[in-house]
Amino acid sequence: MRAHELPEIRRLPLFRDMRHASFETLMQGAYAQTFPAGLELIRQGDPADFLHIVMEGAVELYSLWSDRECTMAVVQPVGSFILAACIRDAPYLMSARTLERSRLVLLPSSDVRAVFRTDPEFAVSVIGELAGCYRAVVRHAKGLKLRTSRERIASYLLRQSRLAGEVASYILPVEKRLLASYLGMTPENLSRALKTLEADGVKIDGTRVIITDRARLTALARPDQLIDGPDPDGSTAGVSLPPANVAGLRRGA
Amino acid sequence: MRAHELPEIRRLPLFRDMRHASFETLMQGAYAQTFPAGLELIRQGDPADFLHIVMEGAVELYSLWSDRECTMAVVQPVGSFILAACIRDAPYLMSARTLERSRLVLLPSSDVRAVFRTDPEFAVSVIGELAGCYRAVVRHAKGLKLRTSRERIASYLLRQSRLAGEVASYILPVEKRLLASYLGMTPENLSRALKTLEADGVKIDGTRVIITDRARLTALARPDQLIDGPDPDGSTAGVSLPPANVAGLRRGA
DNA sequence: CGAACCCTTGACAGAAATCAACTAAGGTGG
DNA sequence: CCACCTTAGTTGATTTCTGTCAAGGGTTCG
Repeated sequence: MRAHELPEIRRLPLFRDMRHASFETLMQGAYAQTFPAGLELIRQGDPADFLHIVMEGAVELYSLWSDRECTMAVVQPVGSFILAACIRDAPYLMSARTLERSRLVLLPSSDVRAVFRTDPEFAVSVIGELAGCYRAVVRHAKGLKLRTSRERIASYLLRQSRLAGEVASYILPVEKRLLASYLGMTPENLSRALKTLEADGVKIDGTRVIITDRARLTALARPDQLIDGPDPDGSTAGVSLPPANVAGLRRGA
Repeated sequence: MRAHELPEIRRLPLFRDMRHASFETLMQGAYAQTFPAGLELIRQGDPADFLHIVMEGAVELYSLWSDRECTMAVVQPVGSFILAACIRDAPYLMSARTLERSRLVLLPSSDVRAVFRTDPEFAVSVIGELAGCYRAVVRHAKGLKLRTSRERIASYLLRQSRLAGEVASYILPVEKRLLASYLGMTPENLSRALKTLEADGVKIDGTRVIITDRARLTALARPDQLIDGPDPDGSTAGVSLPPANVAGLRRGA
């Protein structure tokens, strides 16, 4: 574990308010490691041995069923994931893999469970974090059930613009195939839909998004606080696609 | 509040382990009320003033967006709902309405928040409950993204059979239109799909489900612990479609 | 330089939403 | 008690959307 990492973890909403002694205890069992890109970190169905924290890089949470696969979320620094499985001491519902070279901190689940039983402040933080995760997945499910593909794409593109500060142009933070899977469609479908969206106020040039008519795009997407967020919480715990990413320049140019 | 209701609430996993004094405090601010069928209990977007507990009847959680609507879950006795919004003191992400005449207990959100800060045992229960809710929604989302309509229907029918004790025949616990919405399709689509499923080992006669070839139906549904549950938790907190329902005889005959 | 891999495009088949009409069952009010 | 009305459910015809299969261009990385 590196010197600067402990304070970073400590600043996470999940760990910010806990007692000093509890934090020490948790970190005693922690270990950090750097993984190459494309590595499977956890496999759905396995017992939840560790709470994972992404310090650098990016991790994809995805699910498998019967030779099909879909992306559920992308976790970026500094965020944790699979807290729920750790707490329930239950099998992971999702798999996780690194999207790029990534540095993770792993906390034994048993330590996490032990600590929130003795540190009420930590328990409260865990409650807040879980409630936030829950609400994020509910939003995702709402989007899937209430919106058409084009509407989901339009909403996503607008949300990314908002997260970058209402910019008119930005770089997609993830590969299109991953985005397609996250939005619940095939890459081919996304590709075609993006093309037809040029008539609705947004142009895509490679990985660059250019909003040409925000009003028109907004009319199509009809963004909704209760689907697109925010819950201006704090932590992002394996929840939605990329937060922050201020300049819109994480990948590509 | 009726005499027998307090012990029933106390038996819920969410309240089972808390201190006596805390329980008393919570129940002091509680009030119970019976509502007619079809009444809107809460509207998405409203501030989360109360934690709701279903004592009798059934409550549908649904979402609205842009003149579309979809069912997210059905809560049956004895279960709670919208815990997450209460805890975050955030707007409800879902609306709720009674499906039949229902008796509810309402706990002021502020009381809930206050109590879990002072009663570590209650905090731990809340953590468990939220983690369970989170996992349930993740399962639901996985089903929507990984399975086709027919597979979702087949899985649902099999799961209901399992919940009723591997029976070969049972009565659908909810209206078909609601089921269609829950499974992410139109009523027409469900109706047609059910017809074609007769070739795959299940026959529907009105509200009665008859599994004629379990092996065949199972081959189609490919049930998966990581989608269809269980998390043999305890509480069901507004999470999936009906639990229990032992004889499969809640509605109809 | 070659091998993957991502992305795109085209052609096609299958699935699902929509619109409309019709039936049946349940509840209401005369 | 019956006529009526409302609503769930079904079925059909049609259109739209989506997934699948296949091929080709471009890029990255070893």
